[in-house]
Amino acid sequence: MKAIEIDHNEGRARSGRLLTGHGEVDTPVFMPVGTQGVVKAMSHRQLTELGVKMILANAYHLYLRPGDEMIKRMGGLHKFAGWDGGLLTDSGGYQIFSLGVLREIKEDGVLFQSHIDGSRHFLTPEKMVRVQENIGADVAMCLDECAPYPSTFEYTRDSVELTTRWAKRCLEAKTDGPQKLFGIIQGGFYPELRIRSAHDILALDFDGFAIGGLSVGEPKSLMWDMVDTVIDLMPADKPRYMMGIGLPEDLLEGVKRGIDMFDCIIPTRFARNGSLFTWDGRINIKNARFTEDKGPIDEGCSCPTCRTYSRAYLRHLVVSHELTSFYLNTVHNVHFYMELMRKVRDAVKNGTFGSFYHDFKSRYEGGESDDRCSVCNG
RNA sequence: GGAGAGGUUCCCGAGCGGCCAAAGGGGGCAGACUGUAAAUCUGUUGGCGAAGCCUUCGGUGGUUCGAUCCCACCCCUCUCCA
Repeated sequence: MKAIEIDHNEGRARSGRLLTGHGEVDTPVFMPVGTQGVVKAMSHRQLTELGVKMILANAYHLYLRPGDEMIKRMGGLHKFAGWDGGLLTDSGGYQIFSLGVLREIKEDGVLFQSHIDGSRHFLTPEKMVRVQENIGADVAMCLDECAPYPSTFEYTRDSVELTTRWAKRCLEAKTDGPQKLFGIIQGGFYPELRIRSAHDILALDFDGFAIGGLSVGEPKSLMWDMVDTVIDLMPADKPRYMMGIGLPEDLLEGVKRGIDMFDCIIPTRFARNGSLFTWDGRINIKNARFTEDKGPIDEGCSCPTCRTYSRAYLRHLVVSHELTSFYLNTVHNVHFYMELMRKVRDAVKNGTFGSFYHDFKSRYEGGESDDRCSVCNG
């Protein structure tokens, strides 16, 4: 069964529908990250009301706690968590990167030391496919190695080859079922290796393909060079997923290049850390200049937070370490991302993505976001 | 009235002759965050400046080459006893 239907194209940009076991998801889509089976500070109901159709969870984290077998006995993560929407799980490949000191990469898999209790676990491609099947994700990801930046050519080459061998094993380990499995193109920041990885991974019969190993500390221009290097090699009739990206401007850049799916911790973590998105740029609600700002985070925003609360009050909640600030700020940032993607999809459908892209960027990057302050305080 | 303890940079609190513009918290200010070990992390927090200089550890005197640190007196807190 196909994983995506593409309805419109504008240049490389495209819009359509991702077909999951839990409904169709309009693309390009942004998936908020819910590592532990929950988008931090959110309820599923709130997510749904904000228009979130698909979230990402993490197989490595859920395997450690509460355990994938336990989740399976509870009827799968959808039932266990009460989430009815799309669910994609990352395999733990990113944790190979982010939990570097606690692991050892071998041919067969990765030896991990739990960050929770120090216990040792050997994670293989086959095992992580099984874990994701137990979790019941609509889309599972292959176990891959996300190499750090910078890495030598030799290291990256070996890493790419390992990722390819693992990808084959993942495919073989997959059982029949509705779950879709995506392969991941790696290759660090060597175009030659990106092309080789694309060639090898795209030759395998995955339901969709991801570009991984990006935004690991490299200059932004290098990241887009890598996307440009492989994007035209990717089949048009399968989903293209840019893993772990990104900032609002990154989403536009990705869509422009033909990406269908994104995920990132940015809207949620930034919200918890006081960074809030507006159409005129990002603000840090902790800044002193918002102390008596009676306006909403963003004048044009229709989210529940902006409809009710002032910047001054939201700042007070953050400064006072009130838990509700996590919720209110996350609602706003997730809403911003959902609105952004909705506008992006509409623009692609209408053939106006090009102008939307420029209008957004000039306002978002050029606008002085606290113009409003003088009005509020004046 | 008697006996103790103490007054340190925005706050709490170390320091007890030079390495002290003064540890460590807190608070303040700013920044970071890209398949979440993140309710996290980093920088900064007397003044002017490049080195450096100036003002600062309750007050006033003193000892000393040199005092936040030692001595004398004074002011103010707190505890206990009358």
